[in-house]
Amino acid sequence: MTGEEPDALEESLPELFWAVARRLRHHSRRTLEPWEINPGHARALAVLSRHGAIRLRDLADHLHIAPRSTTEVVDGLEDRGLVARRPDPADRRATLVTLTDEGTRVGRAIRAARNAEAERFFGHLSPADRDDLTRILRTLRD
Amino acid sequence: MTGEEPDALEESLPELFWAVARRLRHHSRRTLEPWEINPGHARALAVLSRHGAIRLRDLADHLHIAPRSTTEVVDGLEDRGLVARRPDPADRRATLVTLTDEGTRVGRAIRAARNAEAERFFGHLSPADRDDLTRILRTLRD
DNA sequence: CCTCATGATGAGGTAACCTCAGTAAGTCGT
DNA sequence: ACGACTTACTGAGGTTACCTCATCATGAGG
Repeated sequence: MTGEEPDALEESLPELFWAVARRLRHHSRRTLEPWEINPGHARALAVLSRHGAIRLRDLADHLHIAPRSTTEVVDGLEDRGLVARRPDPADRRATLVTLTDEGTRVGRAIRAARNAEAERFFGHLSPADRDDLTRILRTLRD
Repeated sequence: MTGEEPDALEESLPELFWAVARRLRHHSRRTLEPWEINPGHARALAVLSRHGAIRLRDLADHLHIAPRSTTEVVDGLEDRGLVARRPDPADRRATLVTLTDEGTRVGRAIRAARNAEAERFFGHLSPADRDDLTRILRTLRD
């Protein structure tokens, strides 16, 4: 009827977890809007910011996607002028992907926006809750 | 080189959160394997278990997907004999989707498996941590 | 009863993945 | 120093899970 019920009684931990994930993904998407960049491209940009020049193959491993799919992600970023390909001097089969100046700039801006977003999202928590959450999530991850 | 580094220093809350989400999704997928059912179908089945007969349109609202996409989800479940369509006696435009006996059975089995999975996943936490996590996630959701 | 809104679905599209095959290049054993 | 195997990237083409738009039947209000 209303189409607006909050799906009330979903209180199990997985359901709660996914509800939060949903909200967080929403925020993320909104944060990336100014750059008209999608989450996949943003992830690749983040890896490149951290690692600098990297082989396409290794980028694929970091992104947990197939090398063939990474080719496409890099194509997209190259079209936007955010990364460049150059041959790996150590292995002529391989391609090194590097950030352009523009890519570095955008990567930095996105990182800053993401930090601000995280602050907005998790900022409502008390410092103690944040610590607890961090500790608990770390337990669950390992 | 190794292709097996654990992406070490990603410790911000969003990154931690997504790392856990990733693991949880993996578990979920594995849990559903015995029924050869995908997450989308499982979600629909869960809504049907909770609500009983429901209009396709309302099912779409619960799943947060377009009505047209819901048609396809229902098609899939109908092919597997888990749901049936029948006309809504109150509105001849509408279709009511209901669980078949088999659908009810599978829905129950999946719910049980999901609970066991949640127990395995969150069971490592102390009761206090579980309570904290629940409380914190509830805060973040709202 | 005419107009407008709504429910389901056909037709067709898109994004983000995938596999498989092919080509070029590196590695290793003899 | 060469044949056999492996690896890095990419073209071709497929899949999944969504989407919009148009259509048709039905419902609801002036």
